Amino acid sequence: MKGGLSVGYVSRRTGLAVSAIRYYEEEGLVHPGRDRGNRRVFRRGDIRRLSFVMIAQQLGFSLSEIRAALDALPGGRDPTREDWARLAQGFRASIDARIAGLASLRDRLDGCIGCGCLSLDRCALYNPEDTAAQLGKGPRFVFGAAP
Amino acid sequence: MKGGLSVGYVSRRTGLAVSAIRYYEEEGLVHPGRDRGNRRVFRRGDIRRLSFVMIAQQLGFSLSEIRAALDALPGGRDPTREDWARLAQGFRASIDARIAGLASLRDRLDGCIGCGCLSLDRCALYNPEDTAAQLGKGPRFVFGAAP
DNA sequence: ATCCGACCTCAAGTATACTTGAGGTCAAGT
DNA sequence: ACTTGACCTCAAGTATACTTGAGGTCGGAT
Repeated sequence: MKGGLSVGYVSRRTGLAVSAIRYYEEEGLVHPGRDRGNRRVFRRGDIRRLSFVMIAQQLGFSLSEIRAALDALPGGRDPTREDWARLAQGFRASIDARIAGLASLRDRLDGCIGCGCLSLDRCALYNPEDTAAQLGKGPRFVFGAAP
Repeated sequence: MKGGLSVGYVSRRTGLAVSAIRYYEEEGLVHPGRDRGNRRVFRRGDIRRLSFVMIAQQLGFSLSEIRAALDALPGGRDPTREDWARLAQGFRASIDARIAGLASLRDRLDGCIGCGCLSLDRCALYNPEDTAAQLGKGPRFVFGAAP
């Protein structure tokens, strides 16, 4: 392929299955062009884009969260370092929030060693609703204020 | 209920839907008893157990990973603080690995601001060898040996 | 005694993130 | 010209993590 990269090549470079790459296109995570024979044509930057998808996903982000982050990158051309910098800035809050949540869980678990988990009404792990019930649905207190 | 907690009570305390709690039992994450009328009977410690499930899940751990962590807790009685301490110790490596992965992604993205992302063979996002080692999963030769 | 609400099971449905398979096209090498 | 391999679409299947619905049981209060 002269002007761009084939789906097979991108698959080999990223380790992603061809079917996965096609699925990511359907989900709006990559936007390859097409050649005269209707075959997908990727840019070099798409490999980095897909690498980012893989890493972020491995770290627990959903495809829609990742798509939201990738919206900082331009669609019509390979991203510059400024484009990636913008993505980094936008995504950084999500990453930091997740790190904080994990650190909080770790500390809570560590705290359980000494906190006397037998006192049920005090234990942070036991009492999520007091701190967090108002923050919305799902397990919430990890992301909110620390008790 | 005299000897224990009903599924409805546990649902209200945790914020989990009754159907979700039943599903978690099916998946081996909780092990309630039954009363004479075949109704589920939970222990007080099960609320903490389910809170842990909710938090860990929100942070990107799968139910099977969480089940593996929960295996450190005893099945036949309410866990003591030593039991939770054992879980904490076993799970801490997973948490730390995930934190490290997130921090690494964040730093890579930050690095992109100055790294000159246009040089593909230098970009950290394009070449995330060492991130992958920690994450361990997946086919991913981007993550493993250099492309 | 009867009624209601909370519980039960089991089957099927939903969303996410893909893979697999059938059936067909296209371009490059022999 | 012909064959091969890489590509295409579209439908259906899989695993995870649940929810929803139908139909039924049980126990405490009236």
